Amino acid sequence: MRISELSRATGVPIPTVKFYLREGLLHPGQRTAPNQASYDASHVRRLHLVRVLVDVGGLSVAAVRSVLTALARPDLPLHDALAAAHTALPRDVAAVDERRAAARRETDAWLDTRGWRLDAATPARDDLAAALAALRQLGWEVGPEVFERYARAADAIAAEEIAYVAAAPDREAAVEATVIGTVVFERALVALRRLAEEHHSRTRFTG
Amino acid sequence: MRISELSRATGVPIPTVKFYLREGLLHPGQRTAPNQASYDASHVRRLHLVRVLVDVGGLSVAAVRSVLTALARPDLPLHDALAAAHTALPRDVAAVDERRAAARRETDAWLDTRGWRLDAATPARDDLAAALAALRQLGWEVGPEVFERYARAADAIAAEEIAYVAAAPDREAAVEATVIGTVVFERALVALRRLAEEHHSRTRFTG
DNA sequence: CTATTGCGGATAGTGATACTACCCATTAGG
DNA sequence: CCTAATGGGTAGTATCACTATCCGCAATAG
Repeated sequence: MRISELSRATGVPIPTVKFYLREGLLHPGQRTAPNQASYDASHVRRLHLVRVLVDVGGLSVAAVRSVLTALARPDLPLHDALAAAHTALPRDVAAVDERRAAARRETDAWLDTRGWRLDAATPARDDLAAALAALRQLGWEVGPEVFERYARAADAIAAEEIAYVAAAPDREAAVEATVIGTVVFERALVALRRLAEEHHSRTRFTG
Repeated sequence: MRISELSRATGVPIPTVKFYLREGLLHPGQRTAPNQASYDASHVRRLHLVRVLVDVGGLSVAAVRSVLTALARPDLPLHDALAAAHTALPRDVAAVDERRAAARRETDAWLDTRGWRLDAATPARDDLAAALAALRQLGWEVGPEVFERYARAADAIAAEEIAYVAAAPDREAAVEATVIGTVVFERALVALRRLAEEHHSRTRFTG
């Protein structure tokens, strides 16, 4: 398969395929001559994965590279592969000021009470603290307990997700399911929450 | 309050405040002279809101403007204000191809069976269809039912959110709670899901 | 065998976005 | 009065994800 066929098979323009090759998001093809190479199904699959991460997950090229790097380490235990995928995902966290630091201490303490076994440096902790700090900035005098309902829902979802991953036929499938699950189902969850909000809003506020 | 005080009170640099004024994200101050204006608490609050939407919610300046425009319509019924806020939120949906159109038909049909009362044109429908299309692109031969668990969690969360909004003291507080809730709690929910995944992953996969 | 098309590799350019810098005449404050 | 700050405008910057162009060579159609 030459580059034009790869492009046609995936819908990705040739210049973009070249760009991904340069950026290391796509492994080089099998060289057949100094200026010829042939691509196969693995390249098609990889391109699809890259586009899903970029288009659906909203990941930057750098973030995609990090995720792919994590995927490519067959030595990594499953749990660490998931952690690597999470760390590679974007988390545009602003500077840590006093307000944010206080929020972080409180959310950490609250997370402890929930009984979750978490790494002390997990990036999602910052995101949660940022959410609390934002609420306070806007005048909501709340504590981390406002997240209780969300935490219970997240716990139920995550339990099933991990059970699903654990049932994967092999390690590679499990790791890939982890990455795809994190990115794609996150998007789906967000969409479903908005749809559910619309439903309840209509039910409650309209005649 | 002059611009330098406004800047100090919010942590937003003066050039950025000027930029937001130009872009219409911040209403002009009370003019006291041809080249002087005074700002008040409403400007502080608005700046905080803009920064939260941008930093925590990841909204573009254009999206923030849309949201603020929706907020500024006191005539709008509560339900429509929520719809306006949802519509204003970003939803980088790629081009609709045949695969995506099929996914959209299936997710729509599935949503019907759930009993949710939804507008036919709600943008979140596209996001959900995009998630399903992405899964299929990656070889997951699944239907919309994979989202069932997420839909139940979303439904429970949304029911409480709408109840909370309905308890707001006045309409303006309700609309603002809607926007903040959608943006900030979405972020929190995503963070909590990742934390819960980490917990269950550690519990299941490590010694 | 030759002409056209396609290839890979490299360099440079594009368009969108979100600021950031500078300049100016004017005004506030000590 | 003099210095610093102000509002307003124009222009510049940094980043990002491509996209365009060029080159010499390879493949292939006639």
